[in-house]
Amino acid sequence: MLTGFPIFADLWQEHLAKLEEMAQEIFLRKAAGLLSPGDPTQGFYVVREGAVRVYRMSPQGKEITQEIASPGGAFALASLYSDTYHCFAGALKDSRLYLIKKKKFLDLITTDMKFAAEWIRLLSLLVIRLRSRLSDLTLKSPKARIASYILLLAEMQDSRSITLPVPRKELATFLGMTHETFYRSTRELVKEGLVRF
Amino acid sequence: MLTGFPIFADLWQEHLAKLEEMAQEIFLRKAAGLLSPGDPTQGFYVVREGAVRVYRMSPQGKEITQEIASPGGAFALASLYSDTYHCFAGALKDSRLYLIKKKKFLDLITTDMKFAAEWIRLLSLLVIRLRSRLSDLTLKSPKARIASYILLLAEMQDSRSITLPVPRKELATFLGMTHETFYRSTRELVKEGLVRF
DNA sequence: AAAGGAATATGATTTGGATCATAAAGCGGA
DNA sequence: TCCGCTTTATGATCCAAATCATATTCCTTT
Repeated sequence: MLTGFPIFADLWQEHLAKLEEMAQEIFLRKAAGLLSPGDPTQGFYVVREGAVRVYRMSPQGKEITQEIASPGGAFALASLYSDTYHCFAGALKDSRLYLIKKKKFLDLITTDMKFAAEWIRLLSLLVIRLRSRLSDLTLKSPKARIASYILLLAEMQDSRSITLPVPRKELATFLGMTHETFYRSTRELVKEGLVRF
Repeated sequence: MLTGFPIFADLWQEHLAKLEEMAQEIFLRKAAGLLSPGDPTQGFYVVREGAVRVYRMSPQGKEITQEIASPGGAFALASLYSDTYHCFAGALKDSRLYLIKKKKFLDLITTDMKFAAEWIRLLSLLVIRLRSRLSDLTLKSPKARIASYILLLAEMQDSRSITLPVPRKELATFLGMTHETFYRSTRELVKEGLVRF
């Protein structure tokens, strides 16, 4: 369902060190832009502090949030095989990032067997998540999408009480609906006694 | 936008041989089922002849086609890191497939450097395609989705006249709409003189 | 060649969610 | 602390696409 939340954090504790060696540190102020579609790709990013939102925009200005990367999360993973970025990315808070340079990283995966295997695993899981998001989007109602998203978060933070990683408004576009619909649907869930805020 | 059409065909000509060695051949009659959600994963599949449709279904019976694999195409790629399949899969025509067994394949990618690198590339491109499909789904109108899908097909078959890989009805659910909407929208495209059948 | 079923095609009706509008509540900065 | 912007919150209206209903055409099978 979601991309780039704490999930990555678990995956590569042991590989992070290697990445850090080849990383370039980047600081962003809150609300600063980082990427725009068409920019030539330099590599992918890992969030160390703060939060970054990756999103696309239609010509009419409608947005969809592709992912929200919190500390430990990565984004623009697939940029390694594309000449330009396809999305916008901007900081939601003051943030510290690592930029993992394309060339160096490609060297790493063609050199370090174990790392390559881990990377394959990571991409495979990403594909699975994208696929379910895709089907949720057409198969489930907005309300159901919110519900299962909350359940997922609860599972990931393994607790019955969760902390939303971003303002509700952004979540709406991540789940493919307007913020009005999001507020309304959550209210219904509250009415039904399924959640509380 | 699309998954599992001839795209794969280009990618691994040279690796196909290796895969064939570890493949188990499977024959399917038209309309025969192959996978259901919950089935334990055995590995992923490559289509040699025929065509296979991979789809999900909501409890209410609404369907979304995840991919349509033609000869040279593969599906259930990410199954390697999941215990069970998440989708249905069934043959659209009499088909001949290879099943690439999970374990053997994992051995291969942890042994053959070049292959691992190629596999990473392949998964990365898949991620990119899934991402654009995701944003198209919420950002574009049904008509626009059809239009850009046709353009994509034309590009892939590099010709101004294309052959639809499946009955129109199936395409509709791939593009996230009902078949009625699909017929209506294509008619408009025809009226506007943009396409012909 | 006839029959039966699936795909194609369109019209009529309904509806869920988008859009538009407005306001209260929160919150950061001066 | 006060001001102004952003987020949260809801009501009213609208509309595109889903749903429902029927034909017609095209295969496939016997």
